[in-house]
Amino acid sequence: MEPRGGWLDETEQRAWQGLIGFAMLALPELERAHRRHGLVHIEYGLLAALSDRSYRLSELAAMLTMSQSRLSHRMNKLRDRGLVLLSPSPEDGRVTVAEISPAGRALVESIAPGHVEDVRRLVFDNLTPAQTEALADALTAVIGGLGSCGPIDRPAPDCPPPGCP
Amino acid sequence: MEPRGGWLDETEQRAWQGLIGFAMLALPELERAHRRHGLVHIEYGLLAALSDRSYRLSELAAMLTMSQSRLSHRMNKLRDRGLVLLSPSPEDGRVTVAEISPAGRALVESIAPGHVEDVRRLVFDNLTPAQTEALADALTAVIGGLGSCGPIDRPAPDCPPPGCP
DNA sequence: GGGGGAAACTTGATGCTTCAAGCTATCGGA
DNA sequence: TCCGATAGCTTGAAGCATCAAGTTTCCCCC
Repeated sequence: MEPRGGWLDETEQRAWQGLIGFAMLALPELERAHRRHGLVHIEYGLLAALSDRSYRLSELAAMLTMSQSRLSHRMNKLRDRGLVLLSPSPEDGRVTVAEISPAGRALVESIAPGHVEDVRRLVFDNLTPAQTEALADALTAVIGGLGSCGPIDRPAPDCPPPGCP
Repeated sequence: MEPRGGWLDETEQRAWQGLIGFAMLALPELERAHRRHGLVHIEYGLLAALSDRSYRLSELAAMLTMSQSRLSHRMNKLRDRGLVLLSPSPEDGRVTVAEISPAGRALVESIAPGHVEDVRRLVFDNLTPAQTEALADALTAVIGGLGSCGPIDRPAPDCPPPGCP
C-alpha cells in the first residue's frame, strides 16, 4: 500500500469524482429549481431556518456556514422583497434579529414539498437504504474532521494550513 | 415505512446535511487554496485535463460538466495568461483545439502535490478505507442516476422535470 | 446546389460571491 | 472615566457563473 502522500488510489479517486460530480450536477440543478421561484439556494436555506424561529444574524451565518458579508447581502434582498424582517436587538445594540414574514413563510411552505421531491429524485432515489446510511456515516466523519476549518469569516486557527509549503 | 413523498427520514437528512456541508466547507477551502496560485478550481481541472493531452473545447466542457459559455470565458482568461493555446481545427472550422502551454504545464505540476494533500486532509484523512469505498459506491450510484440530467448547456430531455407542477 | 437546421463556440448583461475596509456598539482594564 | 480591543454587521469593488442571444461553419436532404 502506498505509504501516504502520493496520488489518490483508485477508490479515493472514485469517491472524489463522485463528490465533485455531485457539486457540478446535482447542486446546479437544485439551484435552477429554486431560481424558478425567485430564490437562490442559500435563500431557501435561510427562510427554512427562519420558519422555525427567529435568529440573530450571526447565528444564521454560523448555522448555514456562510460569511457575514454574504448573509448581509442576501438578507437585504430578502428584506427588500418583504420575505424577512430585520430588527435591532434591544439587549445588544450590535446585533440584529431576523424574523420571517408571513409572505416569506407562505413562500417557503409552498416551495418545500417540491424541494424535497427534487432532493429525492436527484440523490436518494438512486440509493439503497444501506447506501444512504453509509453515505451519511462517511460524510458525517468528513464534516466532523472539517469542523474546525471554518470557511466562514474567521477560520479557526487550529485548522492545519493548506498544503502549500 | 413512509409511502414516499414525505420529508426525508433521519438518515437521509444526515446524508443530505453531509453533502451540503461538504459543498459549503470543503469546496470553498479548496477554492481558496487554488486562488492563492491565481487559479479558480475549475481552471485547475482544465489544466490538469490538458496536461494529459489536447482536447476540443466541447470535449472539455463535457468532461468537466461545464457549459460552453463558462468554458469559453475561462479559456480566454487562461489564454490571456499564456497558460493554454487555442487553435482552430484544420479539419472542422467550427471546433477549436486547446493545448496546454509550457507555462501552464509548469504551473499545474507545481500545484498538483499540494492539491492532493489538501484533498486528503479535507476528506480522506477522516475516513477509513471501508468508509471511502462506501462513499465511492454511493456517489457513483448517485452520479449514475443523474447522468442524463446534464446541468450542462443542453439538458437531456429524458431528465424528469423538476418537482414544480 | 442551395437552403434549412444543427453543431461549436462567442459575446454581453445580470446577479451572486468574495474580499478588504469600514462603522458602531460593547466590554475590559488602567 | 476613558481608551483600546473586539464583536456584529455593512458597504463597495472585483471577479466568476449564468442566461440569452448571436456568429460561423458544417451537414444533409430536397
